[in-house]
Amino acid sequence: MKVSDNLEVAKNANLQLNYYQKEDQVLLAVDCIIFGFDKKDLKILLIKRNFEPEKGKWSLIGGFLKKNENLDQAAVRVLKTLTGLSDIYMEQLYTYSKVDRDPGQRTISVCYYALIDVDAHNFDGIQIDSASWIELKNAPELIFDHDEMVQKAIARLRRKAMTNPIGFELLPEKFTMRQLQNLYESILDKKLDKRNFINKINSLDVLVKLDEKDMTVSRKGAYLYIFDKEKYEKKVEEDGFNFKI
Amino acid sequence: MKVSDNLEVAKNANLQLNYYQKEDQVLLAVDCIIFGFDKKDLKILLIKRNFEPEKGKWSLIGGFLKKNENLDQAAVRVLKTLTGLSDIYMEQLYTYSKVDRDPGQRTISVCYYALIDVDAHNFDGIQIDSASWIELKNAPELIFDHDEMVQKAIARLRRKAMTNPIGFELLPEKFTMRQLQNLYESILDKKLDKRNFINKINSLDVLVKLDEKDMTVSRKGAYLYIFDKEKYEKKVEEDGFNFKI
DNA sequence: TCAAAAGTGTTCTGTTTACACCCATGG
DNA sequence: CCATGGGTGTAAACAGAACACTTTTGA
Repeated sequence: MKVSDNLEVAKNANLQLNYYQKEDQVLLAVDCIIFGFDKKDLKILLIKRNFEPEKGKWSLIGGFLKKNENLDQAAVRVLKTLTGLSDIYMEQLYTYSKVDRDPGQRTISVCYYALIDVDAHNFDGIQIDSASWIELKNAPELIFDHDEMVQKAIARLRRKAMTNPIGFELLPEKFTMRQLQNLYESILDKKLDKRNFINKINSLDVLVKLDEKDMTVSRKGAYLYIFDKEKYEKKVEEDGFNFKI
Repeated sequence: MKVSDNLEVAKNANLQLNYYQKEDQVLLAVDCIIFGFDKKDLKILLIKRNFEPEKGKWSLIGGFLKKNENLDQAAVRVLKTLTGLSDIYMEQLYTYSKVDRDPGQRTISVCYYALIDVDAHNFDGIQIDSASWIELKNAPELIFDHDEMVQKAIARLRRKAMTNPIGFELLPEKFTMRQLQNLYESILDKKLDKRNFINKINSLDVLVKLDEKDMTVSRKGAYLYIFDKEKYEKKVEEDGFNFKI
């Protein structure tokens, strides 16, 4: 690697602070895939456009990054503004940048996904009409590259839920083993063996079985469990424990 | 979810194409973590700033997104411009957006990582001085949030190399089992058992053993192998094969 | 009394780990 | 002839998959 003085000058210029002024600026959007789990089905929150163009088409919720906030904050703000929800699990997914992805203007979209316990949150205060929870299996075609985003989010959720206890974000605080299994069956889109699943979960040793039953589904009733986050974190910290379903 | 007419109006405005004009625009940088494997060591390509501010500090290579290209193209262009390399495995990693991450100007950075076979590429034509391959273990502190980027890239490389045949991107076309094992030991930063490793690799059945030996390391010589990409892709396609080390 | 969901263990199979010696060759 | 790295197999432990019956209780 040889020193080349003229290239050196160019490179220096490229890294001078005021050089940035000459560069193109772009709009940065934030789009959110909001997953919810409702008893048996994995759903996503979509809005229906009732104006042109793309009138009648479905879309993810989104907004634009502001100068004084970072992307995580923008994603939280978008979610809060449009649904009233806060304190929700969110994770950055991927950044989409096809030149013509948005016909209106060159827009780059940083995509996030969120996990919500549908039951635990009061959607009376929802800030947006024409928003609906749609079963993932029945999801309509979405505008722009939003379908691609959803596909990637599903893949990420699948992988992540198998190796991290993020699934509990989609469940009520207290849940039955059957609900947990239903959740994983929805996420993975396949049936699991009841006994193997329960044995597996119990072997992880991060749930607390309560002296309380959910009587709403069966006559016998099913014991409720809670996820013991402290215990989980302690195990990770102390023993390098790996959550793995 | 109730219809609320005034909110409806606000939302419509938010989605009108010309509304975008009112939104803040930002600079989008692309930074690249370039991994190379050199016989036994995993390295990254860094440049040393020899001007203020942060003079003498090390940095990733980077550039800015232009209006007429997408991020993948920008990453390829940055790599090509600064190193002369093309046709390199690259993957988008994460987007960094702390408000003050770059003291010069509000800049969002979309981070990519690249995998290079150091030997196979001629670095005489490298377009940048003060660039060096640095062993990962000895890597210096980097500017801005570049250390965080590198940490995330390593984690991604580890995970991905265990479940996808991307490791071969870091090796010459023909390689010995020992080289492959050295590579994985570098990536995972731990020793592996020789027999178990070879048995595992052979059970995957995606390598072709050549009638050719590498005589440069031992007196006996070691057989060379190549990765059979077509066979791998066929197995994935037809049998849902999972590469898993 | 029966329908519907809850709860519970064992066997089998495949995968992962641990482990040690001979081979080929150039110097 | 010996130092150096190359090449090979088996047994034990563990994890994952397959599989069916009994319990509870409200209607």
